[in-house]
Amino acid sequence: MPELPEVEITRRHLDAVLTGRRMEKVEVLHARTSRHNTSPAEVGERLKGRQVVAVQRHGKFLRIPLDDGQVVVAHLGMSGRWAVDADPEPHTHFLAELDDRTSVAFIDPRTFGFVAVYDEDDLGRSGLSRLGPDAWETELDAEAIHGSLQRRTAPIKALLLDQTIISGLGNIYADEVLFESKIHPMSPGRHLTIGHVTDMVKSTRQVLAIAIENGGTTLDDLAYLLPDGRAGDNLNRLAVYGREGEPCQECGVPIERIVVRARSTHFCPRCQERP
DNA sequence: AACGATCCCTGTTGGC
DNA sequence: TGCCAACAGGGATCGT
Repeated sequence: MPELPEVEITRRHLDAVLTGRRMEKVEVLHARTSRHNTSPAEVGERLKGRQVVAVQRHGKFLRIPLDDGQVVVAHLGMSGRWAVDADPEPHTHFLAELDDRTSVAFIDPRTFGFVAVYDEDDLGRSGLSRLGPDAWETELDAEAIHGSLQRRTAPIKALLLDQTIISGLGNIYADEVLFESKIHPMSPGRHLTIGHVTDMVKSTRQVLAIAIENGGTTLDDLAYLLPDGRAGDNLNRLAVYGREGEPCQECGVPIERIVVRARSTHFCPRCQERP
């Protein structure tokens, strides 16, 4: 499922295709896709004729400022992907034709994703305003994160998925980060030392860098694809996610799977210290 | 304030 | 073999 690396790769492709281009025609084809603040027809109206200034990313959100001050905010949800000049296919919920005859489509079978448009001074109503520091663009401040975990009793796995603390990690990379930093997913946030958090910050950097280098993670059952249609190649680089019962690459003990906050969680019971 | 549960949705999987 | 319930999960929302 798309997390920060997949969204960053998508951003780079969209930036190359969209920035500087004018949208000649925009269609929103599914009611939920624009559900945040506007009807499908209104999104089409508001975007028609607008020029794209940039394609930015914060956490798993895409932020696309336009020449008239409006901002497109988009999220891939769990099954969303963008495709450039693709043949028509099912679940295409957003379609833009550009002034250079390129077409850009948003395809999202499970409709957890969206493409919304906000006025500049209204962005506070978008999910963007609630996000903590980006796990990739900013150099994460271990002391600050340690501080924000001081009063938290929830398991660190759940806290890593909380986008207001750090933004960009999802279920796959949160497990990978905790494995790399040898922290048990059930550890209460306030039990982590500054040393733990420093390791976690380093591991985050490393896990995300490898994932981006490898074009992101494409799971068998969820066809995340790059905007050029290729599959990501990071699946075999994952140390724990989806590897229940397989030997840990560090110590050989079988990887375990538990459920934390209704999310499957994979870890090595020997390498990752119990809380 | 923080935590955990629930809901949204559909392609795929697994059990009978 | 075929059917159908269970499962997957990011983020918003709600009750405690």
